[in-house]
Amino acid sequence: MPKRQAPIPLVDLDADAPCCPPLAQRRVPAETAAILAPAFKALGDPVRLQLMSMIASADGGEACVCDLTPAFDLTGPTISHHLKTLREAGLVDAERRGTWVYYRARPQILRQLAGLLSIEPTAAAQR
Amino acid sequence: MPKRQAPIPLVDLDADAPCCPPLAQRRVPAETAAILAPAFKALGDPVRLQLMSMIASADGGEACVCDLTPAFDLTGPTISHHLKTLREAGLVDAERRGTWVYYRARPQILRQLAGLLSIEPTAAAQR
DNA sequence: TCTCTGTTTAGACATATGTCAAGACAAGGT
DNA sequence: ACCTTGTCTTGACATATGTCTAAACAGAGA
Repeated sequence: MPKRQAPIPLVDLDADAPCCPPLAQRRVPAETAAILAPAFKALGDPVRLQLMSMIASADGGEACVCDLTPAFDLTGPTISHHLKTLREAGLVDAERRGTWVYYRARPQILRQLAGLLSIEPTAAAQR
Repeated sequence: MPKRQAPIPLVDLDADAPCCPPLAQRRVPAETAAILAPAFKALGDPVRLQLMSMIASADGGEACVCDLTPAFDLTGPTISHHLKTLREAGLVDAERRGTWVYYRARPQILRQLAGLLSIEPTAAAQR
């Protein structure tokens, strides 16, 4: 099978620069939407949004699962499941060091999502 | 799981100023997460992300359903359902003018979501 | 090696979600 | 009035999601 396609990702989640112009500036192509929507979806749960925030705002840039779990009224497996979702969406990285597992935010993709939503005052125009 | 409705929004989606500090700056409180997560969730579907973009980037700031529907390989009811989701998340407004219904983006909430995801270069710090 | 603690995986279950076909509603034109 | 066209609602369905318990896995210490 010739899988010669996708030599260059349509959206590079690791790029430092915004991947694409703001959503309000030009129509997001289907391919880009297919790649970025899962990231928004991952943030679309209150628990995960808080987890993301706790990780991203943590001292030293990383948070231990042992600090995250007790912050919620949920079981360990449930928190683990949410963390996996964030991982699979490319929003965080996990690393085990000894007994504990540490999660760390990936600022690049956050920047890209923020860029997509950004509205330049000029374009926001009317109202 | 209780799907509680908020009687009075703790976050004013109409405010022009960002509702809250960036997610990476301080931990998002549960109440804020409960209100903003649905907006991210609404953007978490590729079709809705494209719809949002088409509406927000449309000439004149608004888009007719009649222009949106044919852009997808989906039935009218399905597009209508997605638009309703965007409406309920506070991302767009709808207005009927004669035969056609026009959708318009709400830049305030987009700004707030972008602000929440924003990363100041200083805070992104260590990596 | 055994055990203890921290984390993830595997199932199971109820609910939510995305989609469609069929029908209802809205506005204009005949 | 009637029909036509555009949009939304309803009801149905398969699949996805959030949560749990039970079990597996990973290290650290005894």
